[in-house]
Amino acid sequence: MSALKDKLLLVATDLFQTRGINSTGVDTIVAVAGTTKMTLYKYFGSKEDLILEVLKKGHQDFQNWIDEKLNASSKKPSDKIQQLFDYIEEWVNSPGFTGVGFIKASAEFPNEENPIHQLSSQQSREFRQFISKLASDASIKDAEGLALQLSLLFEGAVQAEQMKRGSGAIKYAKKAAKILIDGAIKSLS
Amino acid sequence: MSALKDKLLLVATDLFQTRGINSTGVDTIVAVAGTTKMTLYKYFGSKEDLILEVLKKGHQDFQNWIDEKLNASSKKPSDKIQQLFDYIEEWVNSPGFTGVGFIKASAEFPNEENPIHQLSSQQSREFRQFISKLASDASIKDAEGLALQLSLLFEGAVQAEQMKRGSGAIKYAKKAAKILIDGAIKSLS
DNA sequence: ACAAAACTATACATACCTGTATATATATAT
DNA sequence: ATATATATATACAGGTATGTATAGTTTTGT
Repeated sequence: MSALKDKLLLVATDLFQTRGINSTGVDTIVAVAGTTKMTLYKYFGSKEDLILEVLKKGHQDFQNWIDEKLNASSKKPSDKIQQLFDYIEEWVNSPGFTGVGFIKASAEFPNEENPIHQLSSQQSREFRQFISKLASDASIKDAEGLALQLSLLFEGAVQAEQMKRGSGAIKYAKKAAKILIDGAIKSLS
Repeated sequence: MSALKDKLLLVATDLFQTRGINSTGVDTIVAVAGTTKMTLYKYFGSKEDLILEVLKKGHQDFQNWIDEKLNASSKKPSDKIQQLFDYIEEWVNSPGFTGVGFIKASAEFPNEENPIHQLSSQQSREFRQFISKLASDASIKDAEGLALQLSLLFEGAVQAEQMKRGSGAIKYAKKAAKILIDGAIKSLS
């Protein structure tokens, strides 16, 4: 990966989150990245391509990070889902946290035929399935239902935390998640 | 209220939700509303004013609706908070449902100094305080904490339901809310 | 050293946006 | 009926957006 392409992705990720995707022009992106439009359009065929790559990279980075954390700490499936929100909290409070791309992108591109909307929607679904698998491995009965509930808490909390850092949203989302997970585990006996 | 102003607010509300705020030009709005820009700018000084009025009206309409529902049905405070998500479900599934303005607006206008962001943020806070009062009236100890959790579920579910109607998000949010409320009521004894 | 690739600088075509100016038509009220 | 308010039609100014064309400069590999 070229250093400039990397820089453009980084800058775009940040600007999209802090100023909005539609409100951020390519001129601003290249200016902040310290390069020119010619270079941007060499690496990314269009602004839409750039947005799609930003989303893909953000999602992959998060999934890799959380996978590693979960695999490193515990082996017991029932522990993993319990620890999920601990790691999410750690991730949200980490200095490099810029938000969750697909949440904002799906709001800015509501048209279902738009490729950006489709990718956002897919990433949201993938994350839900990831939680569902954790729940399923932990022998929870209605794994998909719990996954949906936890993803609502996750998306809501991240959005709240984006809107106002230190709002306490993550802390309370974590508490709520624990209650819901405990209830789901209990009900399987 | 003039019939045309009303129509413009209605059309703008719909278009903002289905196509996004930034992606909807005033030309489109007046074309769908069957009028001209001159009329729009007579009633609303600017597009920003129009957006602010759309947000205000949407919030008021929802608050009035939910207030009426809660006051009509039950008098017992502990029942009210239990029924909140029943009414939210009814509201989301009603034919006139277009989504929640402040959720999308805060995503499209992330800059904290922007008046649209400020109003969205305020409305989100007001709704949380509304839930907090319900919880407080029901003698729940950590009313604000529960309100935050329920608002996360609410915002997450509405967004999911907007993205894909009939996703079941509201149904599972309702279940989760019940568990959290029951837990909060129980813990006060 | 020299050729190829990568990058910069700048200007511009095209399209769209908000907001306004100007002139005309249509109701409404007294 | 006639003045007044209301709405329409249309053109346009000024700004900004994406994307490209053209030419020049710097870096890199051999």
